[in-house]
Amino acid sequence: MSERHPNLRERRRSETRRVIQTHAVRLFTDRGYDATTVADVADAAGVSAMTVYRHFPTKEDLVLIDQPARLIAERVAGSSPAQPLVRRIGGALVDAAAVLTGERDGAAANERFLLDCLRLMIATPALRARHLDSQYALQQAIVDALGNDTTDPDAAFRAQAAASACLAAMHTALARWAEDDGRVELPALITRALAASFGDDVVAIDHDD
Amino acid sequence: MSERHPNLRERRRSETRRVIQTHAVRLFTDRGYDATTVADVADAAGVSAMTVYRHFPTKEDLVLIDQPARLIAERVAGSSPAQPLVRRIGGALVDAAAVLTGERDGAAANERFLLDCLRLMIATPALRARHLDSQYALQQAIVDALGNDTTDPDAAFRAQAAASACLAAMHTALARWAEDDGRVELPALITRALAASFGDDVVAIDHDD
DNA sequence: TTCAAGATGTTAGTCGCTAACATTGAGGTA
DNA sequence: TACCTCAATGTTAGCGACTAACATCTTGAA
Repeated sequence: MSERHPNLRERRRSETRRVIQTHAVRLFTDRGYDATTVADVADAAGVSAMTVYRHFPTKEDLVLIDQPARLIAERVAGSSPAQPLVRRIGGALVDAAAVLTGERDGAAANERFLLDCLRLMIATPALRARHLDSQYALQQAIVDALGNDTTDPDAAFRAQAAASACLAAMHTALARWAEDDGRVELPALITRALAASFGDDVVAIDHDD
Repeated sequence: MSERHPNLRERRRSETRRVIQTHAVRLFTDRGYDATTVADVADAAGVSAMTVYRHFPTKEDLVLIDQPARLIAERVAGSSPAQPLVRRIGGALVDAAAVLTGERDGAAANERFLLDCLRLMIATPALRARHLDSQYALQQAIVDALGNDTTDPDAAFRAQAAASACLAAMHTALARWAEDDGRVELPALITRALAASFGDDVVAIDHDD
């Protein structure tokens, strides 16, 4: 009951959520993350501190962006098992980045906000740690999507190693993207990071799988 | 003044530190990290909570092990710049692991304690996040040790990407090592993780540089 | 109009962590 | 031996993140 109809009450809820998050990122950027209390954010957003926690489980979640795990996992699962692991995973990461930074509704404003969040995540130890751990969760999703023989522990180990290395390279690209203020195309940066780690041949362009 | 002479007063200090950490890891393992308060640890160690914080800046530091950054950085700096980046870094990681897990004073007991810490770090989100972030600091040390041309931003980017990917692979090896309770040699696991990520040829054995 | 449920506010409390001050005991010195 | 200094520890008070419980108000539907 009350599942469809994304209008009415739920619109307000997502609106207050957006307001809280916007004020939070602004305050964190201006005053610093640690120097800003959740009460400060709540005041700025015109709500109580409790409401902030009802929308975001922790202060860190005010900045962390949801990793598009499903988007990436689908592309990994759809890649040819004949290719090397890092190529399957790397290709999925590049494709997903292209989708996310490409056409969109409020593309420009959305990207600015995303860049602000990224900069905070990279500059603030607590946020950087949480972000790296969320990539760890994404790693599990990728390993599952590879669809390996579950009876072969060595294959699982190799999948974990390849996935973690690919995600680490992508994180380097994300950091560079934020540094450059989004001026360089994210998919190209990811491709370069993958090439620097795994060799140019692994990320050669072929879009027909 | 009072720098040499590692005896007397300083011996007690390092002893209480050891007692606190031992009880902490035991309690965390038995009851769970989140379910154990710092006051619990202090009581078990027979000290006040304040004393715990005087020896360990945060609750997380009771479990986190110091990354041997200098050991690794030295080996990276000493590697031949003619080799590929991942080979230089990967070799340093394998060598450092061999040194650390090899001969030692109280080798057996020390390794057991290290394995307990590793298991906690991998199973507990907060600790895992902090550990991943400390690897991020290690990454910077490795990039510096590579001694790149600082005027070439592209070389720096490639160094970051390669270092992060290598460390991610090593983390996979560490996780597996803890799972296997240290039964498999850590250097061999790291080598396998590197091979799975970067190809077998990159980690071929040649110990004379 | 009325009612059930969801969103918000309020209060009190736990826990990680810090600052300030008091106390103790070890180490060197007269 | 007596004394002095200072490091190590304990104590207290307090901040901020976060939770639980209860009260209130509004919304959406019958």
